[in-house]
Amino acid sequence: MARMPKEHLEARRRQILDAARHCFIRNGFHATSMQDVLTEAELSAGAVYRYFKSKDDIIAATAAEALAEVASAFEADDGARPPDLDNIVDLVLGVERPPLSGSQESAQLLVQVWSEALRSSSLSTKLKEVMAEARGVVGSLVARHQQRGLLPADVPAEQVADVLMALVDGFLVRRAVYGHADSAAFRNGMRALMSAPAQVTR
Amino acid sequence: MARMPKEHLEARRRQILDAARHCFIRNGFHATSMQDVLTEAELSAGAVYRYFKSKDDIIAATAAEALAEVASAFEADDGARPPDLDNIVDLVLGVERPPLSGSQESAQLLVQVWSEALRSSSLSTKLKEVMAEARGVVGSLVARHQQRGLLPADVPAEQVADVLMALVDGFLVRRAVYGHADSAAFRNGMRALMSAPAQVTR
DNA sequence: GAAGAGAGAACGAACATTCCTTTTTTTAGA
DNA sequence: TCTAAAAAAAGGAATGTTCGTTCTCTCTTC
Repeated sequence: MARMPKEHLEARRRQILDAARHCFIRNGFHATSMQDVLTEAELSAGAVYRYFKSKDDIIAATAAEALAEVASAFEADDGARPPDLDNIVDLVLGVERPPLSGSQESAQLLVQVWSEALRSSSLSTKLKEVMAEARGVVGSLVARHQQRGLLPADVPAEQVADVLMALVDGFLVRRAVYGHADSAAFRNGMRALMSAPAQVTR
Repeated sequence: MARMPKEHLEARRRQILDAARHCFIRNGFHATSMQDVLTEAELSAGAVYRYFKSKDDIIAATAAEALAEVASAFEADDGARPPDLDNIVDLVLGVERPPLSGSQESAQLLVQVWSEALRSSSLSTKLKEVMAEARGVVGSLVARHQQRGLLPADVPAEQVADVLMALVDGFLVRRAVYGHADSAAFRNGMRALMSAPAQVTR
C-alpha cells in the first residue's frame, strides 16, 4: 500500500476548502465554477474530486465551517463572564478573540450561508440548530442580568436574547456590505438605547 | 405600425418580473435557470427576451424593486409620527401597512439581495444609497427623541439609528429563516432592553 | 512493485441567448 | 366597415458555450 500520511490528506482538504472559501466569498456559491476553485487551489479536477464527491459537497463543508465559527463564538461566552450586555457585539464578534473577527470575509460568507439556507433544507436545519443553541447561551446571560435586577424580569429572557442576537446579525450585515462597521460606535448606540451612561465617541 | 397598448407591455413585463421573483425566492438568483423563469411565467424565450436583454437584467430589476420596497417602508415613517422607538420594527416592517409585510418572501428576497450585492458593485451602490437614506430618516426620529429627553443626547443620533436599523435587518434574517418571527415578542424584548415598562407576552 | 494520488483530456448535460417562423394585432386605404 | 398590408409579439428549435463530473493515464510514495 502507498497511503500518504493523513496529515497530508488533511492539508490537501484544507487547501481545497480555503480556495473554495475565497471563491465563494468573492462570487457566491453558485456563480463560482469548479474551474474557479481548481484554479484558486492550484489543483486538477482529478485531485479535487478525490477529496470531495461533488461541488455541493464542497459548499456544504464550507457552510458547515462558517456555522461552526459562529457557534464557537457564542459558546465562548458561556462561562460566568464579565458581561455588559451592550458589549455583546464585541463579545460575540470578538474584538480580541479570533472567531468572527475575520472581519468582513466571515460576515460576507455568513450572508451567503443565510441565502443558501433558503434553498437547502439540510443547511437550514443546521442554521436553526446553531441559532437555537446561541439563543440558549445568550438567554442565560440575560437571565443572570434579570436576577441581578439589571434588566426587567417580567419579559422572558429568550425574547431579550432574540433581540440581542438580531443585533449581532444586523451588525454582521453592515460589516459584510461596508467593510468596516465600527463596533465602538455601535456599542455607543446600544448604550444610548439602553439608557445606560453613555460615552461619547466624537 | 402595430404597436400594442403600452398597458399590455407593462403587464407582460410585470408578469415576467413576478415569475422571476418567485423563482429567485425559491432558488436564488444563480441557481434559477432561464428555463425556470420561462416556465413560471408561461412564456417563451423569444417573448421574455423582448422585454429584458439578459438574465442579469432581470436580476437587476428584481433587486431594484426589492430595494425600492425597503426604501418606501422607511420613507413612510418620515413625518412627525407617533414614534415609540421600540415600535420601529413594527413601523418599518408594517404590521398594518403593505410595504415589507409581504412577510417571509420579501425578507428572503432581501437576504438574497444582500448576498448578490457582495458581487455586484452596482447593486452594492444602490444598497448603500438606500441604507444611507434610511439612516437619515431614522436618525431624525432619534434626534427628536433626544430633544424630548427620551434618549441620552450625548450620543450621535446616527449611531443610535444604525443600531435600530441593524435590529430591523436582524429581524428580517429571522423572518427569512424561520417563517414567522413574532414581532410582538421582539418588541417586548426591545422594551426590556430599553428599560421601558414592559408588557408580558405570556 | 504495488497502489494511492494527481493531472488533464474528454463527455454529456444544461445553460443563456439568438434566430427564424408563425401568430396576432394595429392601422391605412377603399 | 371591411380588408389587406405591415409590423410587432410570441413561439420554439437551434447554437455555441460552459458547466460539473468522469475516465484514463502517469507519477509519486510507501
